[in-house]
Amino acid sequence: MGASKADAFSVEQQDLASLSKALAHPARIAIIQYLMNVDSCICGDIVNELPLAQPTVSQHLKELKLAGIVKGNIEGNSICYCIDTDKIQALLGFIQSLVASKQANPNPCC
Amino acid sequence: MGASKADAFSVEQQDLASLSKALAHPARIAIIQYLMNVDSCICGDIVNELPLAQPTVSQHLKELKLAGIVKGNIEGNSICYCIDTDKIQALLGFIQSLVASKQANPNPCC
DNA sequence: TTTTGTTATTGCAATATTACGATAAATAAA
DNA sequence: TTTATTTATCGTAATATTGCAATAACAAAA
Repeated sequence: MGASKADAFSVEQQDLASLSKALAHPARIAIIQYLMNVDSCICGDIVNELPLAQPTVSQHLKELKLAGIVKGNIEGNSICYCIDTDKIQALLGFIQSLVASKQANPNPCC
Repeated sequence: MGASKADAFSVEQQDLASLSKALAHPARIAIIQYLMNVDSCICGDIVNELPLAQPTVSQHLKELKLAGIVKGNIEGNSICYCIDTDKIQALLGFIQSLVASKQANPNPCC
């Protein structure tokens, strides 16, 4: 045995975990930061920005797309990627409430 | 080949990815939510709350502790766990700036 | 000390992720 | 059509994560 008891948890918990997993690699953080910097959608220059081969970058982009953090549009024979903030709002809300709950109720022992 | 080109990225990118990875499992989300709900530190009732065996929960707690999202204090012969918000602020800031950058600069193509 | 209760660690099997060469798919340009 | 150019997919090797039984470690109670 040893994998995937994820179904034993709520959909919300699984969704938050999936969103976090999409951010859980430095390459994917780097892609997001790049898209934030150029603040207009840029295509496969992402490949040139990262110290990774093209198939690897494509795979990371696929994961970000699947998680709903990034969107892609066909533009001529290249593809224009940009940030999508719809899904990530849930994770933002979770972390905000985490920080807020701690400030409202500082624990007695820690 | 096939693993760990993480060193090729900045420390900031690695830190954000590590924090995200700590949240990237429904069991760890559930642990955090439980600690938020009881808003005072609770020990190993976490094990009773989760559909996982005690060693598995202990391992998840270890990861959360290592990431700095959870703190543990010895209390008699049990251990009192509670949320720590110091480290997670970086991730909160990142996601906030991500959402903000998009609102400030809606991309032309997506 | 012995026993009990609580948490951590070890060892290992099942599975998932990461990375990339090779190659496919698809559009643009010649 | 042929040739570039650009991105996605396949196949596979290396490594990491997940889960738990067994067991260790350690403090409290008897």
